Amino acid sequence: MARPKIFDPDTALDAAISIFSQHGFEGTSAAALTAAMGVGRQSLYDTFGDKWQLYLLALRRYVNRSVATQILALRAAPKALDGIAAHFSVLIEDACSSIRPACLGVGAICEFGREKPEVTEIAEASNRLLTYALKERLVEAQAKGEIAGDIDPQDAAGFLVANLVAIKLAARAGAGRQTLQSIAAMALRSLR
Amino acid sequence: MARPKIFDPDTALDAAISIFSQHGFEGTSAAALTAAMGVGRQSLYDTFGDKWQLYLLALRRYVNRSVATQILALRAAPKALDGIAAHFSVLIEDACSSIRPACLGVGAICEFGREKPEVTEIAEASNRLLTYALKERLVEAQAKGEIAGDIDPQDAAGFLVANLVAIKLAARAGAGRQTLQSIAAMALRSLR
DNA sequence: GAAATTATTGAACGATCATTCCAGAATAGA
DNA sequence: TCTATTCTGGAATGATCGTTCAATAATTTC
Repeated sequence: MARPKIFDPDTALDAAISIFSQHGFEGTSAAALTAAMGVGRQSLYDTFGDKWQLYLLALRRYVNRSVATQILALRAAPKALDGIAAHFSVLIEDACSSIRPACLGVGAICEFGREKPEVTEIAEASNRLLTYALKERLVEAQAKGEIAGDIDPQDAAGFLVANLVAIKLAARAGAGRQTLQSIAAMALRSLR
Repeated sequence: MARPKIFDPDTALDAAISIFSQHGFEGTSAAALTAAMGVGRQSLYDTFGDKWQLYLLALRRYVNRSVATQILALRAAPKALDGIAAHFSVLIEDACSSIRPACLGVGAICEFGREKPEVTEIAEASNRLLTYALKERLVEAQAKGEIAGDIDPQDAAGFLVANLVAIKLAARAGAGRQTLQSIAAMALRSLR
């Protein structure tokens, strides 16, 4: 009946994620979006709504995928402590392999703080998921004596998430793989 | 001979620091600047040059003061480890006491990454200063047996700076004093 | 009071912003 | 071929952007 959509919305969204993380919401123009996404101006508005809706779509997609990848790595290893270490490794590898390492989640928090309810909600949801998954493995590790007994798993999980964010920001600032790895190593050290 | 300047450039700069940290460079309009700084449009341009120069001035001022305050706290305590702990306390207290906790330094890195040489330079200089000051006290602490002997002071200093940044970002995301303190406590724990 | 400097502000600049309207080209099923 | 849908891009929208010009008011020193 009709001409089918020619571009893949998911691929286009990935491109949107890329520019938004590099230049933020305010720093990304609609023209830059259409250019990077390879989508006509009108198609963009027809498909994704306005710029803010597109931003939220990109943010949700990025955060979901990011959290999913990290939780997968976290749960893959048989030993809990190995899973936590892998969690960091995946993150570091990702930050170093991509040309321009920038996290859209961190960028959103930095740019908007808590002024945009939608952003706050997305950030808190992913933070909750990640923290809980970490806590699970920390409890497990503690039960098996892999980490110190006087640690509060909840606190430790929050600490680890904070260090994940710190690593992302250090990468954005230009730190090399070695620096990032030493941060992760020190963070893990505090669990002993 | 002439009418003297009526507003204090430093006070005005502090106001600029406040809005720039809340909304970033791109998110802050010239109108918002004049309103918050209490300075006429033309006076602003006459005194500070254009928006970008004003941003750099604000960034330098913020970073210098911030680093100075923190190094002061770091060196005040007789015992090195206490100094490091105080370093974190000062930061946390500052982040919690201000209504809108936002760090212009972190914001600059988030917004621009390494695209703007001036920003990169400012960030790296302050990072160097802070890291070195921390390393000094870590070496001292190690010599006196306050921290573990198998720690590399350079790595540990980088780790601590990363956690300072992490705390600032957690505060921006809405974390309370207790959460921030537990992050700091865990970071210090890794030195044992 | 005169001269000099600064503050303030309205007006305007061209540029760019996000967004919409619209018309034509392309591509599918009927 | 006809029709329906989508893609594409030029044109235009009104708004806002950063910035400058220019004129007036204010305040100082001489």
